[in-house]
Amino acid sequence: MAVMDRTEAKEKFNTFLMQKNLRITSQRRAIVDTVFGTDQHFNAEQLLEWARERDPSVSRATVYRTLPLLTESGLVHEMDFGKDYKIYDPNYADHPNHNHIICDDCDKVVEFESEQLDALENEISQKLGFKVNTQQLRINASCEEMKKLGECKNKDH
Amino acid sequence: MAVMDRTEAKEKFNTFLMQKNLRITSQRRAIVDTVFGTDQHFNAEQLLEWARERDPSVSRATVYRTLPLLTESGLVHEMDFGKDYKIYDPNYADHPNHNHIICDDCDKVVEFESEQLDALENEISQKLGFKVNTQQLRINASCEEMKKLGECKNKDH
DNA sequence: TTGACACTGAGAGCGAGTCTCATTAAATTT
DNA sequence: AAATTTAATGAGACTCGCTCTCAGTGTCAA
Repeated sequence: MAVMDRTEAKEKFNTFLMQKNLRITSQRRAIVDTVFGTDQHFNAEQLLEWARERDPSVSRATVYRTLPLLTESGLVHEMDFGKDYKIYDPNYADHPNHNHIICDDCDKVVEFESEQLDALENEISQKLGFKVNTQQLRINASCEEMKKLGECKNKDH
Repeated sequence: MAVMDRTEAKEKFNTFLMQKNLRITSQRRAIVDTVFGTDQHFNAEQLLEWARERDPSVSRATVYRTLPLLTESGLVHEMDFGKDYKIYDPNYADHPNHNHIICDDCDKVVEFESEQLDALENEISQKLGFKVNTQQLRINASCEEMKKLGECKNKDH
């Protein structure tokens, strides 16, 4: 899976900040380094914790202020699945249209993409008189059964 | 669109309560009458307001306590789209698998069903080693463009 | 009718996220 | 390098949806 170079992502973000006349502060650097130093999904509180390991002066407010900038820049994707499920995805620039399966057994989040699915969504929306802006498919599923059968294909489970 | 008889839904809910050794109180009656007296989606706060029109003694706590019973009974569906978008659907018993298009222009929520979509989701999940429990597709779309072209097929827009 | 106990409302509490404000520090100008 | 401008900061008050607590109430089975 080709992943955008982390340095490249950071540079893009710095460019984004400059274009908007915003400043590159040490706290923002700590946050951005954290975000592009992981492949994993995270939520705001986790990001705060991780960023504080790099720079203990990072405050909750700054994390919450920086997150919208990261999503606005298009480098990070926010997924708001409701209670306990607002998570951020640092791999967005590479995979803008992915969907999520959340495992009810082990809470893991697995991503997938499907052109077929995208096409179908577009087709249905058009028929109903809409033009798709964004879409968000969440599947709650269980891998337990597959595990029992020794058929679970997700190594991480 | 065939809709389950409201009286039938209420009876089913009463049966559900009895099976769980729960009581049919006047406040619950007001809430349930409200829920099955509308076709529309609603959120907790709206339900509180509407139910109080029938019985002003209904409290916020009771609404929040009754809502999980309604969803647990399978008669109402909860959709948690995150901030400002936790809504309940009283038509669930009739259409368990429907998806939602939220219009970015006019905030309307339009439902649709698609066997093709369900099949595709099942197929993909299975390939990834999961068995689908529930799914939730939300499409944010815009009808503005269609409206401009006089092509919007949604009378309500 | 009574007794057991589920249910109630009021309001305190909780947690995620936002806002305020006095202070600090980038970036630009000199 | 100092001065200037103004964005950004942390601390903590605040908001909002929702949950919990608790003493009193109402349902329903016996």
